[in-house]
Amino acid sequence: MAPIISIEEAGRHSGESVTLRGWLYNQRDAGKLLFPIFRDGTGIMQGVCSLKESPAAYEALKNLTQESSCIVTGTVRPDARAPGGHELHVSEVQVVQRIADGDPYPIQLKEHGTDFLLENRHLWMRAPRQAAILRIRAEAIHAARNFMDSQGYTLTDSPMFTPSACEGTTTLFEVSYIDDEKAYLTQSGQLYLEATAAALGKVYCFGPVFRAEKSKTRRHLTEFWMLEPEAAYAHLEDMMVLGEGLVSHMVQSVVKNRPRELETLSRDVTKLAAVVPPFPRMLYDDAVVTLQKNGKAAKWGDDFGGEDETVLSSQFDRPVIIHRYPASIKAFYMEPDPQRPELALGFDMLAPEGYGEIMGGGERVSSYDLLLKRVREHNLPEDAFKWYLDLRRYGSVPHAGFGLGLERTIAWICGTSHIREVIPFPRLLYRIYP
RNA sequence: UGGGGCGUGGUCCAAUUGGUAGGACACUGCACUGUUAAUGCAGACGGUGGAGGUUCGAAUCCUCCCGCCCCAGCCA
Repeated sequence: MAPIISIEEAGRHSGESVTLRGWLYNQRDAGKLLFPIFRDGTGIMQGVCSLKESPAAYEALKNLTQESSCIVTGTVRPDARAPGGHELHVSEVQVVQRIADGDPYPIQLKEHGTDFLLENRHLWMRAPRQAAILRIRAEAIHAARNFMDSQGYTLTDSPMFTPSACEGTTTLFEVSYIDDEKAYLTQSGQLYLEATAAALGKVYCFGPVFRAEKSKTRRHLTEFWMLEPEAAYAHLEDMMVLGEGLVSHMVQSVVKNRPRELETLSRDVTKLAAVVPPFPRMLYDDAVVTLQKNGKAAKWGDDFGGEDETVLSSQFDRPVIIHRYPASIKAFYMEPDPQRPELALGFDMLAPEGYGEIMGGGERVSSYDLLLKRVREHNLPEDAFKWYLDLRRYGSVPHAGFGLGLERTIAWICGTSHIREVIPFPRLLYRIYP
């Protein structure tokens, strides 16, 4: 019995007889010679099968339909003519399920439109490019968790169901919650993290969040994953350092551990290699001046638009951190800068190459009186925020945190033009199938 | 939610100024012992998003509806 191996490790079995379990990705033929290409989830590998040498396998493979599942055994041989450098000389084929002739696999090895691919996302993800993106996603998540753990942060997840808005302003998905009660899907775990930070010191949560905003851009999903650290006694500077450490660790882990996948995506790895700390930093004040110098109609007090972010980030070869925004354009829980109270001690991190904001955070208001004033100013329901205000009544401390948008970060790492490719099943405005 | 664009066989696209809706790919068969989204030949299937209107005649022009894409706003 030949050992069962994955295509990923086929190169280490040169000259040996092995068994692959997977699918027929594509097949070409030249007379009595077949060139089946197999796919097993770890990669694709070309096979060779001749009628003369393996008549039974030849007959099994001949006219086998694309994406039919099969188990094949053969000898791995190096061959410069084969994509990947090795090919499998097939001696035995077991067809697990043959796709019927009249009902072929819908995804061709040709160009397709966006709508068709999204409608067939459950099949589209089998394509090498899509599989590579999902592997990079897994690597980035793995790296992010490792990094946070290595920095002494404890994972304390926030609830998905919440009784009210975290920030009050953005649109929430409303769901019915037992009997007549209403609940909302969380748009951020931050408020709950502030509680767990007071309990455990340095914490983070990592999970999906939901935004019901009608945003139809290449940078938006209605369900996306966010990694949010929060630390007691931490200040703005601590979070900027943590943030650049996290992002660079994610990028460098992908560069180191997923080079083949980046190659599949034709990603310019030299651009990723440059992403090491420290990241450039810029005061909001200076960012406005920079925009004006570049002919943008920015004025102090405005938030930046997508094009503004591209202008700012394109000046650097790594993400840029913009900090100390006007308090008026930031969330109610942002701590004011004691030097200049009109500024918030917050920051955004903008990815290079026009990928926009991937991180936002800062120091939180620690004074009970100020927070209560802010809650009232923003017309937030005081009773729903009672527990949040409690954190300022019972041993309040300076604390800070941020949120990292996972998909935007991965879209940038992968160089994809749209965020929808970097999550297995994207939830978009007007699309929830499959 | 505003602005712009697009809806044609399973897929990707053509169709001059309103005049018989077509090609490629995919699928099936045949040929070929080194193919790289193979190629060549043959075959079968099958379509103008929907409803009205103008016209001798509409994929094409008009109205409404539906769907999708891009941009902006909002945000990560």
